[in-house]
Amino acid sequence: MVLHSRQIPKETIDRLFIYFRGLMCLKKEGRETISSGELADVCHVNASVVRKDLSYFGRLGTRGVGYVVDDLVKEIRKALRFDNATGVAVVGVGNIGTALLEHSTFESEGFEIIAAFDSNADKIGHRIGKVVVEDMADLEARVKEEGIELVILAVPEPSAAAVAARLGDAGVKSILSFAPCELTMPDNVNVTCVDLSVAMARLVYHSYFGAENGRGAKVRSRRKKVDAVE
Amino acid sequence: MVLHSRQIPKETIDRLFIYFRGLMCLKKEGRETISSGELADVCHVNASVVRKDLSYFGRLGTRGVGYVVDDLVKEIRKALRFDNATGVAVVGVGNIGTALLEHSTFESEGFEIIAAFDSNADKIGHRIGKVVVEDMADLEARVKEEGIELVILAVPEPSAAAVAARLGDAGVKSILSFAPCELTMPDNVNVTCVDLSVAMARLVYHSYFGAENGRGAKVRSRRKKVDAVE
DNA sequence: ATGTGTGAAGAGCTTCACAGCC
DNA sequence: GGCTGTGAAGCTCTTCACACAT
Repeated sequence: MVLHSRQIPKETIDRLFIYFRGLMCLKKEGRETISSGELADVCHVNASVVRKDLSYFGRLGTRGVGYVVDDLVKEIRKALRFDNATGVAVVGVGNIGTALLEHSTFESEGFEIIAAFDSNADKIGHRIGKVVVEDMADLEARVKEEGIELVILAVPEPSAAAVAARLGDAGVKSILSFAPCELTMPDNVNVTCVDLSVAMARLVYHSYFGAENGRGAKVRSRRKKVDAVE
Repeated sequence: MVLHSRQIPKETIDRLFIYFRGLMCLKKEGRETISSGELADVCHVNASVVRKDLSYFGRLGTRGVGYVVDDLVKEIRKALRFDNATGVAVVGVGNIGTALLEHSTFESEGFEIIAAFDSNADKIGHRIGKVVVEDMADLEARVKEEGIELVILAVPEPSAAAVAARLGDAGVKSILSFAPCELTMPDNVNVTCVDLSVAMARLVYHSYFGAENGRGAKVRSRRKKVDAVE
């Protein structure tokens, strides 16, 4: 693998979103500027981490003063590629799907659930949260129509692989899956699995040492490269 | 911070569990031995990573042959501190809690849900999955009685902090929280939040580069140290 | 022959420390 | 004085390559 699209640490990308969330909070409280130290406190990281992370995206602050909250929010949106709120579809309206539709806090965080699908006739047509559940049969058509690129997959495990394949064909670029199984997808689709077991295993391990240690890894991404030399 | 309890990378701990899951699968299929290369394939990592990870725990394999599946499983259980299946309680039996109780795949992965709590009288006393929902009022008493150390917190955000505090007082060591908020806990309690927004933000970012990049970080742990020099 | 175990090299991320600007 | 921006040092994890055991 060559062509490092940029030299920005993966960890920085993750934290960027944490900063984003913190800033949105502060903005609501009326804060207009903030120092790296304060933002660091809010996000539970080091001040130097904040400064280094932000520096990858240019000269964003003012020495002696700090960062203008609004400007920073704008820059982070740009960096994370969600200038416009990202439209998300929830596929599978079981317990998890319903929970997401009902108490989603995504709106305040740059994501908007714009559609939901299920194959159960009892659910189709009913409104949950802000959307009306649509027929899974229309999945491909609607995904293309709305230009949906990110999907939360919350169908029962047995159907997960098949549905994922359909999503891939329909042009979806990213899938956040709750199915506890490997989804083999073409290279142009990114899959991330919500993996509670890994998170729990780590908690158990660390509670033995009394110390909080983990950097916060709990999602499991599909890795392509397997012992390749290249 | 001094006193590194051991010199085992945090990432190794995470992968150890992935190996564990892969091995349980292979075991079911009747495999008795496996090479680092095969295990690496199953778990989507490099063969050298597997060998290095396992080497932290001693001379586990046989040169020229590979690893004995059963032995490896035993060793990993020991390393991860779950020789005995870890008992877990689900607190909050809403949509998410219900989903966990119903289709939990945890049993096959070393975790067992042994109790569930809710404050809703309509739910108390009803059986979901393998447990009967108990009254939240009995939380502390039951946690102590069963010696529960790991809890999945799935109550609505407004009550999350209060419930977390109660759990901490009751002696729970680790909390996996679905509440999208900071839980300020004493140092002896580990908290990890399931944070879908971070995972989605990363997916969006990476789908712009076409490449799958993330190592798989999706959970957000509380960090204690904040710009401390020490 | 085959596949593990491991020191050493390499890559990536974090921390430090301070120059530079307000 | 206060706070950012950033090279350099430090640290941690990964990759490499090969000795060694079976």
